[in-house]
Amino acid sequence: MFSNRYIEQRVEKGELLRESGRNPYENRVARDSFTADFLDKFNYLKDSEERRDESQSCRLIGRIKFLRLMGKASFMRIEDSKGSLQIYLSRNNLGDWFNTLKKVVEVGDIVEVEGYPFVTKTDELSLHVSDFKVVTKAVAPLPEKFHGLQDKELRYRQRYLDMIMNPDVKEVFQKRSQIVSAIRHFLESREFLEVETPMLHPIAGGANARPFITHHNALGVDRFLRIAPELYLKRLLVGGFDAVFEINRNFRNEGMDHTHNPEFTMLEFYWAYHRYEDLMELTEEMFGYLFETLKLEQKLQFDGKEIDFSAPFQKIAYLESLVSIGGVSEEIIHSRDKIIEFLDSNNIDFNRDASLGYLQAELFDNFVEDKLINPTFITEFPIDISPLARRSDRDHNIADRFELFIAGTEVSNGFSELNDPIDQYERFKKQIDAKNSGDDEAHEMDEDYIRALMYGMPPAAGQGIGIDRLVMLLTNQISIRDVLLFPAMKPLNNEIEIIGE
RNA sequence: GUCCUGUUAGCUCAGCCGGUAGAGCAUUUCCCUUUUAAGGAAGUGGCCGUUGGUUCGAAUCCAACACAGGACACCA
Repeated sequence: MFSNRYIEQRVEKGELLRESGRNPYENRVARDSFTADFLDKFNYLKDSEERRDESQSCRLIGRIKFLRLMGKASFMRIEDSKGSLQIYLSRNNLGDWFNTLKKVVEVGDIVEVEGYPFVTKTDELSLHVSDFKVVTKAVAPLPEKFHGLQDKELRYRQRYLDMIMNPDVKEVFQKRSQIVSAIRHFLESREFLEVETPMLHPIAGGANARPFITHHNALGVDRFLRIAPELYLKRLLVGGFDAVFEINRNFRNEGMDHTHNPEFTMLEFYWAYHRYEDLMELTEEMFGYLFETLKLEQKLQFDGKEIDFSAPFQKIAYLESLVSIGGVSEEIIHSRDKIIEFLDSNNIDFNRDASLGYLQAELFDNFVEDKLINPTFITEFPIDISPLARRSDRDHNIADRFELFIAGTEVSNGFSELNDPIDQYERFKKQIDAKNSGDDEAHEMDEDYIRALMYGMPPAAGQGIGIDRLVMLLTNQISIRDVLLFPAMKPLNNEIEIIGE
């Protein structure tokens, strides 16, 4: 672990520090300024005659990013959470300690410095150091100072190093935090109650997906990591909460790519005595609030496309979108045989035994979805691809459901909830038939959920929003890994060996 | 799951017409009191992703595997 020669050298320098009576892992620190504030506060010195103010004294802490040692003087650049600052050290001020620190201080170390502001010959506002202390000795060398850390794999596996070398990445995660916070405030202001429901489920329900399986030793039973919180949140409506939401992780045991991570963050919210139309309105308001809070332009660039987030968002019925956006002929979309013929003529793979609704979904996925760039609500979903949604009163073959598409991907899914326990029971049974005929993502029967519905769930609407994808959209990141601090990675060789032992 | 590209020093990258392993930064020693990727002088540093094959000889050619990035397929 410490056998690399660069690391050995640096460990030795830490020892030298210790021998000189200084702790390389100092615990007592005092900071009264941040770099950015220092630069703001003393910027006027650039225009002053003196170009310095020795009556001032500031104490800062930062990590050394650049180091220029000369015979009797030295420049360093230290970086803290708010920015970076050049500091100047000379032997005049520091005496013997200057000679020692030249030997033991390196790029990467965290140091505490005290001094006064001055402007250098090349017009850079800097700190003239009178006191210098190593706070934390870094024994691993940092990557090269000019090119930095480029290797995407290392950046994801060692995100801490990525953050040190590429401070810009921190902005995405700060924005992510602001987005989640704004959503929370928005929902709370509408009297939604934030709740936390189980992650370990006896039955993995609420979505169609393969779950992770784990084992509970004390109970001697297997548990599933949740694929969705939906069924628990709706039990809370039965119990009497009128509006609940949860922002947390879901886990799906499926492939990974630039839009999928095995654990991802979902917002789900459920609203009693409201319909899916109300959700669409609420969604527009939520986006409006988000853009206002984050001070975003209404038109955002994403993946080279311009997206206009101005409300109201466009609304198009599912079947209508197949024709008007997908360009599929009206005569085709209502007939299983004609859709099959059409899909075949376009060389698309699909399940030939699928129902009409599933075949229409094939048309949608292949011809419509990626054309939906500006925020668009697709409504009136086929009932057979909506096992948890309420049937429309107008047409029993469609669901009171919508999905919101932005930039060619689904960002949100919402619907009026099915609260007829007998209808729900029958739909679970259909899913079980699908499961038995090979669909390993089909829904399981959840009898306790049916029991809850039997006590009466108020009419309600519920919605989910994928937070990672939303953050991608709002920060113009094309890969989900760039909005996850620690994206899932395959194990390296030596990790496999450790697990195998 | 499929296809394409990549993997060489701590980092960023050359080398790929097979013939002793290269550069810049970093690091080590020395010089240097206003530098801006500081400068000058001299060094150290490599299982060329792993395993096998072809060859007198492989970083280089071939195969398999591992990991990564990208594209496609499925999902959110």
